[in-house]
Amino acid sequence: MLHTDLAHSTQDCKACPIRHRAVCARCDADELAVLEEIKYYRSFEAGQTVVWAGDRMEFVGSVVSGVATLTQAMEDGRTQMVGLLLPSDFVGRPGRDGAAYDVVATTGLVMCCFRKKPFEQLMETTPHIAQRLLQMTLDELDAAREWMLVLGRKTAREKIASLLAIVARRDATLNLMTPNGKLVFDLPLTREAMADYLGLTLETVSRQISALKRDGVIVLEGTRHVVVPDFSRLLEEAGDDSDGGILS
Amino acid sequence: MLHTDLAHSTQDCKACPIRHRAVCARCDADELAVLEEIKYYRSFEAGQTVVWAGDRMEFVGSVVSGVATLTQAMEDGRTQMVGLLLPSDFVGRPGRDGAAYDVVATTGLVMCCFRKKPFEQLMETTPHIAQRLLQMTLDELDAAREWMLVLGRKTAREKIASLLAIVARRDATLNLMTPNGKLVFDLPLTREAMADYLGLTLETVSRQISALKRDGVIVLEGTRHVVVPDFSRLLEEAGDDSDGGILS
DNA sequence: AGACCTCCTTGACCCAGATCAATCTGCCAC
DNA sequence: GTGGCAGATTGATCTGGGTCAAGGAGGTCT
Repeated sequence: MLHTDLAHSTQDCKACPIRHRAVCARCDADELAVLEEIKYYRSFEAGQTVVWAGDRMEFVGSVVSGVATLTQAMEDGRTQMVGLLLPSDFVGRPGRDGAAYDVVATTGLVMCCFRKKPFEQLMETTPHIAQRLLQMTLDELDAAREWMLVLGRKTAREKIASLLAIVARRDATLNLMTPNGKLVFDLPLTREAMADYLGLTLETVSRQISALKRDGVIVLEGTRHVVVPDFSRLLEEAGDDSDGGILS
Repeated sequence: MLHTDLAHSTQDCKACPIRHRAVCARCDADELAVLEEIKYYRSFEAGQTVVWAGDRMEFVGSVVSGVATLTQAMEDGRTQMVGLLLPSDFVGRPGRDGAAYDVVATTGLVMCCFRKKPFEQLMETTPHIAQRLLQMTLDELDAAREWMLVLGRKTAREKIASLLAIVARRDATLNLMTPNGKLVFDLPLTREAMADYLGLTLETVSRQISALKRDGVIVLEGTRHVVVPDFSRLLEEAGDDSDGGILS
């Protein structure tokens, strides 16, 4: 349910070194040539803002490596993260001019971008691209709604476990492992960023991580490196009834 | 930002009596003929379930009148509403087999449906339909993310005001009024349903509504009929920095 | 080395909203 | 009428997570 599995496909994409088939799995040679022509890469440092909410966005694209966040803020400073962009995730709003939310790199970040205008033209003449984008957007919508349950109804401990489970699963998928048994990964977010994602304060995040550590659900090395000895235990802690279709 | 304004267009749609142009504003005569052929109506009573999460969904369509909700539940009973479907809102996941969430009518409900298979076929041969659906899905995604801020960061009072503002605005738009100054509408949800939408308990909902009434933000007649003497005041209470592009 | 960051942890206390419980208000059926 | 019931309100109390505050751990400067 969470995130698009298709987008994590290991199938190589000729128009883009990132191993996903978000755009071009069904493209013919001509279409690929266009994509290749309008493609470019951008790198960002940790903390750098990719685009500000409301700014004109000149591209659509995917995360090749690193992590970015989608964030919105109230004018009194309260902040809510509304999306977490991991490698292979798509960024952009075909047919829309402005960015809806701030996009910020939380680690070093490389993006594979397509210039927006010609991409949209390609989309208009290439039905399967619009269809693929629709599927991807439906996946994002599912993820957003899944997260609404986390925000609205889960306890702090369950929220933390849910976030860890998402990152762990995505990380495992990226490295072509099935996420059962032991998992090891690095948290790409500060405690404060996690708090903004989960609708908590950073102190509560810290306390609940300590609690999960104390209870043996996770092992921490340093502050970011996480070992999950038993993934299904983590899912239980997250209150997930489903396994997201990965375990079974 | 919230909800698709295009979908509330007053332009009549020949394939469907509901005044939206979700599907067919750019359709030619042949396409309209197909749509007309695969179209049918369904009515539901308050409380009736339209589809269960996971069930095969045989149609896509729009709400003609009445209100429905999208709901997901944890197995311990905690429930989160992830979408509120008002007249002209679109339901369905083109290209997906199952429903992702329970769809429940909270009032009497009439839906305009298109049989899913032929609709998808039409979509595959008609680029502008896929593009239109993409735009609608992007709107839903924006609404979901907006709601994440409500769930994650707003106080109970702000949450209630946010919900009232959404319903008031949609209701006004439906009746072709601009939502400034005085607004009158009926709440289509029980206190419990509101609580499930807002991540609160029904008692808190009731208390906060009483508080907004006491403070003159709203006037209640009975338990469902709401008068908003000053819409901008309501938006302030909701903590909205923006007016959703409606006031200005 | 020390000074100075940013990020994280932990403790003490507090409060918004949950929980538990009683009552009220229609409204329908008989 | 009266009983029953679903929805709503209101009160009393409790508690999970927020707030405020004090260090700690690591890093990068000079």
